[in-house]
Amino acid sequence: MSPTIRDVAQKAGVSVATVSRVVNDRPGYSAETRNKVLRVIEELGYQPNALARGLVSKRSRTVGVLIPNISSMVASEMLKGIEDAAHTIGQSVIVCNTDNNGERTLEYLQVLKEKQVDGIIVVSAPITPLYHQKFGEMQVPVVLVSTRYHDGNLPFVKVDDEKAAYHATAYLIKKGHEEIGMIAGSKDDRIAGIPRVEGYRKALSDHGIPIRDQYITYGNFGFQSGMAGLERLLEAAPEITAIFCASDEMAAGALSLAHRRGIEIPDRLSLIGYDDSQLAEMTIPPLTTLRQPLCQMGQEGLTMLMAMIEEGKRTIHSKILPYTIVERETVRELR
Amino acid sequence: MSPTIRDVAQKAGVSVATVSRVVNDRPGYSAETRNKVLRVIEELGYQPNALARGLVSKRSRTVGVLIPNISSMVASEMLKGIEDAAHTIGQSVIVCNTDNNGERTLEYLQVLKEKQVDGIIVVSAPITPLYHQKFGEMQVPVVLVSTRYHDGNLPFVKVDDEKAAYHATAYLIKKGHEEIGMIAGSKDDRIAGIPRVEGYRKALSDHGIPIRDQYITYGNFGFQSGMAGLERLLEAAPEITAIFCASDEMAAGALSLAHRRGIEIPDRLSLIGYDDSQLAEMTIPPLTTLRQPLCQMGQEGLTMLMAMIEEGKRTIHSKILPYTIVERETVRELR
DNA sequence: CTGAAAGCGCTTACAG
DNA sequence: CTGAAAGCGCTTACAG
Repeated sequence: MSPTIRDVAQKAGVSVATVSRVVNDRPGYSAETRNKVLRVIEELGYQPNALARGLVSKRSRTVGVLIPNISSMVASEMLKGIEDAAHTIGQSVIVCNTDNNGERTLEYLQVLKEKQVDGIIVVSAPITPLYHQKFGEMQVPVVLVSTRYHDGNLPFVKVDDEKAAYHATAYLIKKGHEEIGMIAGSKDDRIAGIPRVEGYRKALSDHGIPIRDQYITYGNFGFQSGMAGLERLLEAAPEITAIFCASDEMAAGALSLAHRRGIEIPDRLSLIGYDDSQLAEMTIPPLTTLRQPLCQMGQEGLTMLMAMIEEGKRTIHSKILPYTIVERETVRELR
Repeated sequence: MSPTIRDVAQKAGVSVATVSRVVNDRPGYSAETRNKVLRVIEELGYQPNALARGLVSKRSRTVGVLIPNISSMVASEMLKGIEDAAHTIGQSVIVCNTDNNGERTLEYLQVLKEKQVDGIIVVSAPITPLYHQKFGEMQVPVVLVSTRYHDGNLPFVKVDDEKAAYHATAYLIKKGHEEIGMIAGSKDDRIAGIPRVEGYRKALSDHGIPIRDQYITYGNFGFQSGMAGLERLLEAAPEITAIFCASDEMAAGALSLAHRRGIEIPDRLSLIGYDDSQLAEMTIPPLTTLRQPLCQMGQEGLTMLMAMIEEGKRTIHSKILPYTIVERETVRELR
């Protein structure tokens, strides 16, 4: 058996209370006592039992993160940011891959509650009223990363998708493009779907460019849907000279289809992506894209969560993070 | 405050022991009692405190996984497999992103010990004797996924890298290639570096093809190193007609460089990758590659770990999983 | 079938 | 500066 606090107390000839004090850096012992205790801890290789600690202190030093797909390139980057920030302040993270499945999410919520997590982060998943209600019942701080809740108040950190999409589209316009298509995300996605389309539309109309429905096609952010998207666009609007893709993966799909069709990028068609995931620099040619600070979003999310935990606040100010455009080689200047 | 077992006992008019029994499905109560208790649990929304449970039962129902980089495409796939298997049997997973940093790894090991994890999985990281020693001290089952320990006995699940590399190389030979280069992984990596080179060499010599040192170049499994690798190979051995890349990412890098140099793939140069990560189907052209069952490796790893935990075994048989070749479009048949 | 009691390994008033 | 004691929320013999 591993040594317990009693073992070190006995061997050091002090009470368990004293050992607890030095372990937790609370005042109440002489330098001499401290050294003696520390020495014994060292000798015995004592490590406090976090379960016991958590049981009495009501702090498990663990947070839960709900994430639709751990192996998604963009989500995993955010998870990394969360884990990194958590580690530096001594919190552990339990990952929950929800697959965007409601039932599964609810199961995880229950587990996290039972495990007494100090807080929960949910990454880029739509929040339903039911989840929101559960959060309330659980009495646990929650922060949203790369998503938000429209029907109530839940702190979030994300970029402003509409503005970002506006910016990406305006960039294309600035490069001289006017026939600009869009391969959008899911049509009913209120987080990363609709707002990006809105931004695209607004950019066009602000620059006096007519909006044509046949210039917009919808995918699901994945590679295949990017291929299919370009295929439809080529059919419906061959005059297009540039496309704004709502994710790098879809842009990569478009790139592949373009290659297959012998369409040269960026010579005959310009493409701008969204995310700046690892993929962006691996495509041929390397993808110009709108960068979200993925890792930082995760870090900030965890920081906000800790603030809520420590200050006992039920809510806190949300954070909008800045995007940038990373210029690589898929956008051509039109003259 | 959330209701405790006492609250439900009181309200149901039974003892806490009885409540505990029905919650844990242990024998020792009438159907009537059971229903009453269940009803109260429902009413109160009682959820057992896992910390308290773990403290007495010595089972936290949590495992720790050490992983060099959560956002790596190959590692995250294995993590997903682990998480998935864990979820189905009611275990939680704490992720620890080690960055392949020794100090950080040791810190995590301590945290996991304190959190009383039931077991630990380490994913694709080299195991040092120091780690091995710590594992022993911790008295916790450990299984290795996509790595192994050469200086002692630690159960692992992986594919046979040497055989896999042999197979990939032999595939190229079967397609008529004889001038075959290799972009290898890290030169001193005893897991995914050296064995794959060995397999490559053996395949050549078994087929009567001379091994030339200038046909082999080393990278670090990453995209950039794949580009650099091809660049060196082109310089040192322009006569090469095919290359075996020790990772898909390096293959993607090679693809990019080839494109930049105007070298057509597979017409002038064939390429085979290793992993079959998500990337493989996104490259241009789609990458022929040696597939590791990444997700399954994670699942099996967790299954093995649970077997060790439940049977109290300190060790268990390792598992070698089968690879396959996924034929896409980067290898040309030479005639 | 059921309950009283001990105990898991800690922290935290309280008292001195 | 230090210790005895209660208590966190459970499970598990033990006794009936």
